[in-house]
Amino acid sequence: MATMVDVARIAGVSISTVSHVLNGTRNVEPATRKKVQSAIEQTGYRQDTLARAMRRSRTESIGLVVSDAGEPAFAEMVHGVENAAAERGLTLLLANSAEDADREQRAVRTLLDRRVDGLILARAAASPDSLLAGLRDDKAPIVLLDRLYRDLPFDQVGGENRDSMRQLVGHLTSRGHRRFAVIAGDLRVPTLQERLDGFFDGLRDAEVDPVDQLIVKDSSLDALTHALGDPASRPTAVIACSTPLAVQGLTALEASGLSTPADVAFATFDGFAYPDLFSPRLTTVRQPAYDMGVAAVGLLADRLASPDSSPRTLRLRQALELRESTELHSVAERA
Amino acid sequence: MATMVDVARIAGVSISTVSHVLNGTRNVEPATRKKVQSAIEQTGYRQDTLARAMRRSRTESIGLVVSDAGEPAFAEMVHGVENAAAERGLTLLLANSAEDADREQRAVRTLLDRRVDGLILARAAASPDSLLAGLRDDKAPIVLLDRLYRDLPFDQVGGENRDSMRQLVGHLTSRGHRRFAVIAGDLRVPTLQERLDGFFDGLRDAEVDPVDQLIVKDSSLDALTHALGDPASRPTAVIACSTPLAVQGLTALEASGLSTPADVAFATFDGFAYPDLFSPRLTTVRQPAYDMGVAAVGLLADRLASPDSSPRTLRLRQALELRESTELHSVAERA
DNA sequence: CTGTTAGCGCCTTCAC
DNA sequence: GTGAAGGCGCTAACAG
Repeated sequence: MATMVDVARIAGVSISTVSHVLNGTRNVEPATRKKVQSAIEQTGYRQDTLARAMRRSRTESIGLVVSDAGEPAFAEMVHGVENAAAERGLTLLLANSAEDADREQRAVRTLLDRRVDGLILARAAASPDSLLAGLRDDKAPIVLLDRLYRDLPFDQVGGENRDSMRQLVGHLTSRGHRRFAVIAGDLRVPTLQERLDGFFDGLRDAEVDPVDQLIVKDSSLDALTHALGDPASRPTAVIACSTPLAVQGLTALEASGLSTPADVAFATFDGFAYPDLFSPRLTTVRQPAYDMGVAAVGLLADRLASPDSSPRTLRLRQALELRESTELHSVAERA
Repeated sequence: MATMVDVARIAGVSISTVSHVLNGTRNVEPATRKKVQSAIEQTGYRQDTLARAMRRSRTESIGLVVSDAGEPAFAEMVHGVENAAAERGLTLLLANSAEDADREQRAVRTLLDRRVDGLILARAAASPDSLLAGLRDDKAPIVLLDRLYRDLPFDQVGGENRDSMRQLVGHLTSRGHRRFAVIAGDLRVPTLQERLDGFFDGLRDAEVDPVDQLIVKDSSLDALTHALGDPASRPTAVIACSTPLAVQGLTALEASGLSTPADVAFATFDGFAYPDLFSPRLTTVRQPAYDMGVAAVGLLADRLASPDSSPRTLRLRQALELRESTELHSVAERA
C-alpha cells in the first residue's frame, strides 16, 4: 500500500504538501497540486483512516446500538440512521445488543474503543443505570433512541407513545369496548411504560373502570389465555404494546380458538413488515421509525458541532392505522 | 485518558513491560505484574485500539455487508455472524448495501478502510464484477455469503437452492399440480437463478411440459396478474423465489380476488418472520440462515489462520416446511 | 526478566 | 507557497 511518503517522493514535494492538498487545508500552487494529484493516481494512494484518526482523534463515524436490527421497528430506524449518516459523510458502525445488558455494554465499549465520534443508543430493557453513568466520562456524545429516560442529560428521540395509546383506546371505547386485555410487556422499558400510562389515560377519558382491565406484564401469558378461555370474563379487545408482544397475543388467541375481529378485536403497536398480507389486517400504531433514525443523527451532528448546548428531547407523532382487526362488527357492538 | 506511559510511570516500570503484561507476550515477574495491574486499575487505563491496530496492522474485527439486515433471511444471517464472531473475540462491523451497487462499493471500501481483518459479503444483485476484482489486491480475505458465483477464487457459503426447489416442485407435482407460475425475480442474483434451474429439474422429474409454465422474471407482475385473471390459463400453484417476491405474489393474488389454497396453491422461499401468524400458513423453503452466518465466520477465521489454503464452497441444506398453502384440497386435486 | 528505541502513517506547528 | 520535525499510543526488535 502506497503511503504519503511515496506520493511525496514521486511528486517531488514534501509530505506536508501532500497532506495539505489532500485535506485542502492551505493554499498550494496549482502546478504543485497537479503534480501531487497525478502522483496519487499513479500510486493508487488511499488515506490510512486509522493513522488519520489517531492523529486527529476524530473518525467521522458514529455508532448505533439497537437490541435487534432484524425487528421491523428497529430495521426502519437503522435505515433512517444509515441514510442520514451517509448524507453527512459519516460512516455507521452497527451493533446488536440482543436485548441483553452485557452484550449492550460490550457493544458500546467496542464502538467507543473504535473511536466513533458519537453514539446512538436504543437501550436494552435491563440496561443498568451504570452504563450511562460510565459513558458520561467519555467525550463521545450519546443520543438515546426510542427508549427515553426522564431527567437524563442526553439528547433523545422517541415517539409520542402515551398519546398514541390514548387515541387508540379512544377509538376502541367509541366502538363500544369496555373490557380490555393489554399485553404490556417489560415495564422497565420506558416505551412500554408510557404506552401503559396512555391506556389508563384513555380509560379515564371514556370513564371506563380500570378495575375490569387485564394487564399482562410479564412474558407469561397464562393470565391472558385463562381470561380468553372464560366467556364471562373475556376481554372484547386485546392490545399488544410491541411486535413481539403481538406475536404472543396472536398465538394465545389462536390457541384459544378465537378469531379476530369476530370474537375479539386486536390492535398492536409497531406492527409487522407487510401489514396488508396479514389476515386479518391488524390495526396498528406505527412508529415513524425511519424519521426517528434521521432525527437521531441530526441531534448527534448538532451536538458534535456544539458540544455544550443543552440537551434536547424530540417526540415524534405516531400514526394510528385502522384496519380490519378492530372493525365495527365486533363482539362489543353486538353485546 | 490514561496512556501506557502513565501506567508505566506509576508502576515504576518501562512501557514495554506494561505492553507485555497487557498482551501476555512474554514472562514477567509476578511481583512486577501486580504493580502494573494495580497501576492499570488506578488509572482506569484502557488500550487504544486504534494505535494498537496501526502498529500491528490487525484489528481483530471483521466486516459484514448485506443488502438489508432488516429482511428476515439476512437478519438471521447477521445473528449467526454476530454470535460466531463474538465467540472468537472478533468485533463485527455491519453495513447495508440496500441492494445498490454504489452503496455496496462504498460499504466495502469503508470497512476495508477501517482495516477489518476480513469481510463477509452478500453481494447486491447488480454488483459489478469489478468489485471483486478490485478486492483481490487487498490483503483482507473475503467470504461470499448466500449469493455464490461459480469459478470465483473465494470462500463461499450458500444454500442448496437448486435441489430444494426441485424437491418443492416434486411435492407439488405429486399433489397433481401441472401448471405453475414462478416469480423468479432478478436472475442476476445467482441464488434466484439456481432456484429457477431447480424448477426445471423438478418439471423434468415429473415429466411436465415446461412450455405451459409462467416464469415472471422482472418486477412487473402484469403477466402474473393477467394469467391469474383468466380461469382457462390460470396456474394451480404459484412459487415465489424470495420473501419480497412473495409479497408481490400475495398482493397479486389478493388483487385478483383469489384465495389460497382454495383457488391456487402458494409456496415461497425464505419466508416470513412468524410463519404461524400468516393466514394461510405458507409452505416455505427455509434457509438455514443462522447457520450460514456461523459457517461464513468459520471459513473466514480459517482463512485468516491459513491464507493460502485453497478456497472452499459450502452448501447448506434447506428445510422444506409444508403448510396449509399447499394443502391437499387444492384446485389441482379437484380437477 | 526488564528497559531502550525505532517506527506504524498521518497532521500540524514552526520556520523559511 | 513550501518544508522539516515532533509526536499521537502502541508493539517489537534489540540489548542488557
